[in-house]
Amino acid sequence: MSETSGQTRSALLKSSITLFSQRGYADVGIREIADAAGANIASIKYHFGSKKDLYLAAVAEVMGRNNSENAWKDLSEVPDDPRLAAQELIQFLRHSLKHLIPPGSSVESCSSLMIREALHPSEAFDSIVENLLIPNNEGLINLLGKLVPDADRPHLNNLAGSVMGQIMHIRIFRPFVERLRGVDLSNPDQLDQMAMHIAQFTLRGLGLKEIFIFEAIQSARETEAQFVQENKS
Amino acid sequence: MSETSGQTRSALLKSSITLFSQRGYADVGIREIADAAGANIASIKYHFGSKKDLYLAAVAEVMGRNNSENAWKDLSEVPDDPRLAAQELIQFLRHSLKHLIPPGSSVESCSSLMIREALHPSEAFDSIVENLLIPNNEGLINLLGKLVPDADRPHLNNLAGSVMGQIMHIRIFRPFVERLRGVDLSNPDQLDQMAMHIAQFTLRGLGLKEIFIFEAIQSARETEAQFVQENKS
DNA sequence: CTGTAATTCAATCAATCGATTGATTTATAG
DNA sequence: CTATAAATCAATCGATTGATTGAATTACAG
Repeated sequence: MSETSGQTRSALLKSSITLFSQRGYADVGIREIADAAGANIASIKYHFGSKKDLYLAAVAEVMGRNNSENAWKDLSEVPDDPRLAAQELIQFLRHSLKHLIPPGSSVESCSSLMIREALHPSEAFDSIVENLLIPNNEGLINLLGKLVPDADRPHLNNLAGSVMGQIMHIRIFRPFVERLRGVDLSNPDQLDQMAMHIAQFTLRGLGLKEIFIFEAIQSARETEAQFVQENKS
Repeated sequence: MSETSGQTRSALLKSSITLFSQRGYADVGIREIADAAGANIASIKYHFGSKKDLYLAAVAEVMGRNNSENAWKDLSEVPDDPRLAAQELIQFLRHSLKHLIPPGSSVESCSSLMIREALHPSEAFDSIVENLLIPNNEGLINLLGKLVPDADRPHLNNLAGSVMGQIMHIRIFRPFVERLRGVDLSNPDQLDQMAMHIAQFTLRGLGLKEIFIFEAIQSARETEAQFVQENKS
């Protein structure tokens, strides 16, 4: 039976996710991974077969189900009402940035591994597209379609790109953004402020009425206020 | 005298820029670089000292002056007239995407090296910030200030982030975007179409009047038509 | 031409890489 | 307990890494 605790296996996955995402495949040795996991070098071959197979398993782990509740908000079901859809968009933006707070978070690992695959695609490329990008892109298009009902598919794709670009820019270039603007992205308030800017910019970019945008943001701020208040109690 | 042709040195720089940007520092060996340059391994030590020093020299080369006329449009001087400033913004967007056409282009190298430094900063981080990011960010803020005169500095920084995010998203995630949307980013027409989408989205995001945006894009299309016509002759 | 500095070359260095072995320890079933 | 399988371990494999040597070659001034 292979029904043991699997401590070593999961520890190797965890340490490899952290190291691979931070420094890339080639820069991380299997001894370093094993040490960080408190395991023996040979355990990598035993549990995964090879360094490459460990990397593929790590990517699959990060891009898997865990992620839809972590790095990206699920947008498969979105209300038809534009007002509610706008709230959903704002929450999506907040959600996408909020998980940046702890350094070395799951979001950071996910984003970093994605970028590294975009820079130099490996065998993991397809699995990222299938399991993460397509579902999220479809969800975002579904959401944007509620806000811009007369937009066709190519235009919705462009709009989704503009939204994702603003998010990923902050996720990826965090060190540059912090240096360039003198902001602290580990500060929840500054992070939320940035999310609300993207919300306003995006709702305007979609071509929505100013009154609609004003009310949406106003409503979102109240929701955040409630959320903060609830967490304080 | 050190006033020789310097063929080997520049060949090493060129090959290392390509290889480092495509596959990262750790994944590229000095033998591979020397072979691609048609040089001996020891020539790296002779001309640069070490592999790391070669990398630093390569980054400095890419981020240098060459770049302001290549990867990024110079925005240090922008007309005050909003109409002209809008044209400048559209040309900036076009310029930022147009150089993506040839695979392995200078823009691709510049973007890739930037991202790798954002993912895992090295000694080259500061030089990128000083020589490339700060000047470009200042230029973009200068330009956006003409279009949104009442915006304060932090807001302009946020707006610049939204613009840069949309550009970098396409630059970085090119393989993902092509797969996800079924587009071909080596096609100049599709690339310009994408630039014009970002232009419209951005001008709307800035909160400008629809008539102003319509005229700006209309005018830009005519400019592009003239440009194409001139190149055909 | 000769002499000197600049440059390139093949060969080799110790260190580290991923992978693998066989022995050992641990867990589980009968 | 014993027996069998699962898991971990220290030790080592050949290959490759970046770095370095000293000889050979080239370029150029006098």
